[in-house]
Amino acid sequence: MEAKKPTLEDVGRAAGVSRATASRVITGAHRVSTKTRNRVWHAVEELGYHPDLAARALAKGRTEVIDLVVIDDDATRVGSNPYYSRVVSGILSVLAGTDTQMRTHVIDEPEAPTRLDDVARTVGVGALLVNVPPALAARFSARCDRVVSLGHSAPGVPSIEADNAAGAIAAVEHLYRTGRRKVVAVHGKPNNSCAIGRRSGYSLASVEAGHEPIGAEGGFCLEAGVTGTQELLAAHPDLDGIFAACDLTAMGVLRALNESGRRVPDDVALVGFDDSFLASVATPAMTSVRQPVEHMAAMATRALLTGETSAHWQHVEPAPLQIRRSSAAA
Amino acid sequence: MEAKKPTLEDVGRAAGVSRATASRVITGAHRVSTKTRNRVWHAVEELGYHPDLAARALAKGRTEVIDLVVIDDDATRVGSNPYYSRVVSGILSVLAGTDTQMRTHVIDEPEAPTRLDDVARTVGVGALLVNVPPALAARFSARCDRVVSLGHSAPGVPSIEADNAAGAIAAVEHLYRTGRRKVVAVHGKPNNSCAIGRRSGYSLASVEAGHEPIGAEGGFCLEAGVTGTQELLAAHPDLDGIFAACDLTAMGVLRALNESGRRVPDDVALVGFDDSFLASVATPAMTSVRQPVEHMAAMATRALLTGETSAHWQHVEPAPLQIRRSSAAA
DNA sequence: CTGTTAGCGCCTTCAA
DNA sequence: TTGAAGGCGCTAACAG
Repeated sequence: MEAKKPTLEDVGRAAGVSRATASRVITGAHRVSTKTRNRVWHAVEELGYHPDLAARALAKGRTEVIDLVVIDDDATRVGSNPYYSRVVSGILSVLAGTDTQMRTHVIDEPEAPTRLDDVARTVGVGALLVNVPPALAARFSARCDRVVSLGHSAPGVPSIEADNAAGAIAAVEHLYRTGRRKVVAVHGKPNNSCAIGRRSGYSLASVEAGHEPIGAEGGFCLEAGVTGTQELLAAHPDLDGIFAACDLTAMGVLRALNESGRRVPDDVALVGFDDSFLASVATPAMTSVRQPVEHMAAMATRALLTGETSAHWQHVEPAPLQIRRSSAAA
Repeated sequence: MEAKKPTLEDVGRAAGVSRATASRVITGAHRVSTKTRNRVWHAVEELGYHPDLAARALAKGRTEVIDLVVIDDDATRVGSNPYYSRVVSGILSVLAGTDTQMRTHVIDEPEAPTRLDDVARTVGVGALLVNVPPALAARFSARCDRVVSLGHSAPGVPSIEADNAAGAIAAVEHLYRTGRRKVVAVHGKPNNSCAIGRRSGYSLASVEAGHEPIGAEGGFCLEAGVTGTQELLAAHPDLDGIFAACDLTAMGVLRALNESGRRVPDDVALVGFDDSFLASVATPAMTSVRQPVEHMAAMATRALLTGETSAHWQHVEPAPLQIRRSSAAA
């Protein structure tokens, strides 16, 4: 049984042409007569030929693969983060049907510089950077064009991100418009670019609505939501709306509110950010600013595939509000 | 600048040996004198040499890569499923430090047979099957040894799974032991092997505790938890404990309980299954049977790397109970 | 439009 | 213990 895998040579022989011609047909070159083209494809079917990716990679000096690179710090802990899965999902949706594959690199924070250099050296079609700080992204970008950063990055590094500020603004406006009178925020880390955008959006919209911005320092994690909310409740017992830096933070807010005896949305309205599946799974279902992660990952992947990335490839995607029960009018 | 990447040839020249010898050193062959070995490693450092994976793959006819294969149906929707990320995390923890990489294939349910064949044909070091039904896994296994299924599979297919029945038993015992008097269950799909194990565990433990098993049909999703709970509440308003087929289901249970005005854990105790991050993020934090996903994925990966898989490679891992607030004594 | 001819970088016999 | 030499399967000039 175990017949050896057919090679281009075999295909060529079966089609009565040379290996080179067969190659041309298969790689979709144009300088081939329709007749031979048909013969070759026929032979391919016949033999069940499939190109050997390794050989091809060696010959053209580039592997048909998209590298997903994630820096895994305590905040973005892959393995407990929906964001990451959404990225994968977005990439693969584009790669489906292509014979490009996806390779994943998760890099521990401490060894990031070294490992990033390793990856940059061996990148295939291109790399998608997730949670890579601007400085490191810039370094990577210097060693390898064909890169896109998911989320804001250093200037000159191609990137795509959600419109964090606009999303936050929409959230706050929504809360005031539906009758809330004192909307506070639990922010992310002060040095996180996404968090910064959301924070400034919150402040802007608050002022715009004639209110003083009130926020607690937090982070993209459950605990931050809990403690931040506790602080805010202590200082502002009359608050009736909370904007959380992300869904995970919002889950913490939810817990703290619950423990303080406040009901959502009756006593306090809540809006998260991300619109991950956490939002729909929470009780009550959570209003959240939708970050189109899959879409952004897909766009980035497409750009990498077509090679259209450049320092100017900078995209900011809209982040529309997804309204659910947690912000229903009181 | 752009100096060409050093090759084995270069290393050999720098070390004053032949390409072949350099290769031997680098691949860790033993028939080399200590002196030359040192010289070669020195040259490697000097030149910053890194083997070309594509070339190596071509030469030895196998790519240094672990293939993660996930069938993406509505239940396991990658992109909204913590389980999947945990698998990735487990695989990569083993691969770190190796120059083996991970490739991901997500396959839509309908085209599964074809695509699985494609993957089987091009597998590198080995494949890890996730959510692949026994029949398809068997087919894959027939085309390619070097495979492990995560979760129960067809006989003869190497596999590793959590002890679903034992986990369920522990959950039920825990509930009765802590004072509950009527523990019901929201099950998974009747044809899902994990769900079957948990279901039988629940029944066994119920009978053992002197109670009649009472369960609602459900599934591994939020909605199933909601409607299942509603049915159960209608038929058994006096229930005071619920065992849910998985954490997601449990989130649905939580919602339904909330909406019915029951408090957790005061009125009803709840135990989920998986101990995914959902459990810790829920309000109240959820008691859950821990499925050691990362650990299982890591074991499978290790087995693939060492090539010790065989039809007899069958593991069942313990699934200990992780106790949190949702099942605190009333 | 098609065939010929070199490699791509590495591993692996086969001799020495 | 080491070197020489032949592929692995494919692509990419270069002729014809």
